[in-house]
Amino acid sequence: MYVHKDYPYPVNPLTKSYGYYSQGEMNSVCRASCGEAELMSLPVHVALQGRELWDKFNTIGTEMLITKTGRRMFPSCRVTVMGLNPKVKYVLMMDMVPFDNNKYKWNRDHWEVNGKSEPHLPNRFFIHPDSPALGERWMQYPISFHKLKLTNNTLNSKGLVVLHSMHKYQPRLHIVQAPDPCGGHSGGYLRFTFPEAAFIAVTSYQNQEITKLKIDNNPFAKGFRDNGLSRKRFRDKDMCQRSVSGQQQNRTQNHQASLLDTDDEEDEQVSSSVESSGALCLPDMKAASLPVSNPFLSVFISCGGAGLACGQEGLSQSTISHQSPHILNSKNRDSRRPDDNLQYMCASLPQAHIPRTPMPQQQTCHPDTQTPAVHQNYSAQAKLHQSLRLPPKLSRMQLPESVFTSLDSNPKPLSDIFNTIQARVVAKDLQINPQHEQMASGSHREAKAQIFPAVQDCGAAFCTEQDTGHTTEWPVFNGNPGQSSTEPRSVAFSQLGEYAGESAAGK
DNA sequence: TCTCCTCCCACGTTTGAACGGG
DNA sequence: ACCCGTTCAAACGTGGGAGGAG
Repeated sequence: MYVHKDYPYPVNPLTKSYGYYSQGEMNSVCRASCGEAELMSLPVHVALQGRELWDKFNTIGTEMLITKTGRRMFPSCRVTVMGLNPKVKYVLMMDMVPFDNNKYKWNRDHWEVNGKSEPHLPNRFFIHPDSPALGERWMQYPISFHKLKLTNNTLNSKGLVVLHSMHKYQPRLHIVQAPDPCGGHSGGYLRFTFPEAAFIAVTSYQNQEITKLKIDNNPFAKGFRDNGLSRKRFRDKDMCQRSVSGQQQNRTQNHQASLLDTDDEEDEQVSSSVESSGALCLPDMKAASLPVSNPFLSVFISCGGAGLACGQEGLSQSTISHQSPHILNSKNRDSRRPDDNLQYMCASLPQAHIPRTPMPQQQTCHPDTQTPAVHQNYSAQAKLHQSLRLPPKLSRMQLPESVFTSLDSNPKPLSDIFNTIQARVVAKDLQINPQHEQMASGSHREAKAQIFPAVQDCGAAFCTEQDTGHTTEWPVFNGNPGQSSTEPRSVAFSQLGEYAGESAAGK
């Protein structure tokens, strides 16, 4: 993990956006040497949407409720991705990583360190329901992870992300690329963290300012807004608070009012400044250059050449046009209300022109500070993406059905995703190459049956990274990554074993 | 006594089935 | 039979409060 060592660099002077580049990522030599994965050679840029809101929370100290049954995040993680290959499939997933090694406690009006953190729980990944999908789909609309749920229940089996209460975390986005059977690419793997989206997991809100901010911004909490004061318990509490701490509350409300006064501008600011805050490209070359150690890549590899053979019939691609994003969004723009004509421009920074001077995180970039070459490139990129007009909200009235179905579906356990992928791969493979049928145990049914043990077998080894003292477990194959696609894989995910069990049980 | 957690509540939003009209 | 729009109840998501555990 690399978060704290990242330097925020301006990315696009035209859109006043900026991104994070790790020092490792800056090493173009290293990067060039790892060119086996196409994803790693792309100027991928990820931007966190809703930056204004995140900043508001971050200023106060973001808290996220965790419950036994799972609680959604608010604000939820919503990102735009640029720079992917439009015709290559990717899996996007998100998890939470410790922000530091501390445990916190709320002391009257501020958070303070309360000893060392507890051992980090094995990562649970929330896979975007649309995965896998072509790059053009990921780049077409902001990618919402609003269905991601946080819990403190380590025994949950519903694909929730398990966290420790009173610990600080930050979201981490994973982009996993399917291998290219023609080019021999083994795929790639990128990770992006969002330090500005860091939060402290709590079982009940500690900071009242956070509570108010959430109530004022979360539509689900409308019942707790001002009109909610008519409710009895709110009336009582309100009366009590007014008599006890009127002055202090006024101060707080003034502060919050000043924050909320900007709400109306939020969407426009989001659109104009791109909220770029993701780490750009791969910072962790160790993980990236070892695709075999990547569980997701491993599964794709196990799919062999057929992995992309089924690319045109992805889980949710059927209704997505293969037109360029430019054309697609131009078309969408016409059907949108003028008020929604908000521009979301992302820039993919040419690696050769990455500035080397660290800049303050919140500093906006002035065009004059860029070299002409960089500026020129930005201009070209920005012009290319200038037509990316996206609605401030993913309205059902404005998006294709495929987007709705994917967003609406429940989070899928990792094993489900891979089993689905592999099942499709095998089915497709059998359809195209009937001779493979014999190799796959003679029947379609048996071929599919081979898939499930692949994720149930827990005999895999794990490589660990301990960059921050916490352990992230990465399953590794028990064999040669170059094995044929028909050979069952020993892919195991310790943190997902129960999911695999569910899949095998037909859930 | 304090901190943290769990459960339940009331309220608003979202979803999808049911229904009727064209 | 099919499509489309409307209605409405259930499910879901939300923070607050009471009360319990340590």
